[in-house]
Amino acid sequence: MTKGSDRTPLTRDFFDRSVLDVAPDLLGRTLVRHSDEGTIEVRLTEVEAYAGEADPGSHAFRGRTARNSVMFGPPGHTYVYFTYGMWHCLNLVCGPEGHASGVLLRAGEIDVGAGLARVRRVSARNDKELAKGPARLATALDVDRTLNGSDLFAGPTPALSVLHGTPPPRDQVRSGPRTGVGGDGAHQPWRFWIESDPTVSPYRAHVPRRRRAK
DNA sequence: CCTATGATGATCT
DNA sequence: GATCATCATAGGT
Repeated sequence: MTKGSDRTPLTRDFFDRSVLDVAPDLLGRTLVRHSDEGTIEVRLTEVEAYAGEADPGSHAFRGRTARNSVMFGPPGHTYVYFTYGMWHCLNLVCGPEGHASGVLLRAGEIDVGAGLARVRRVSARNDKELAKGPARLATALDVDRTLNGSDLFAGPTPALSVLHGTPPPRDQVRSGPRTGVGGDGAHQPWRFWIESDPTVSPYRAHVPRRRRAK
């Protein structure tokens, strides 16, 4: 093992904890996406925790449905959902099993495979924008619902896996309200990001959309 | 920098 | 029928 370049993957136990512990601990970690097109590695800089059926901001709040069922399953799997008619978002399910919690991966820095990410993210004006936002991150990694429920620890080369990385010092980890979450879950400070990192997405408060006049 | 708005369809009530 | 864990674009400051 080469000193200073530890690529030892996290274990499933890493995810078998409270989502509020796992979420900030994912910052600075490297997510790896293997596909036929190539490999992308993204260093996570911004995440949000969704804390089970008691969390009004969570898709699990109203119980198990076809869409959210993997959140109720074992930790260390993906939860991918489709939203706004166009976009995908990628979450990692945390434990303990049955608690239906997950971490939304909101932003990161592409460290490997930027050329491939640029092809998938044509509208990005610079490399800091390649994965600056949850749907942008999913697009850069070519993540869609076919990857929903993927096991991060399946076999030697899973489609998605998490390597050990270098978590930032605790005083560089910031937290605040979750982006785009309204209602009773709006004020929980369960968004975590690395201070001053240029790949973190801008905060946006939840705004109820007014229907178009008929 | 900022705010406003259309795109687009699955999901849930 | 309303909502939605969003983004790209247009235009103002």
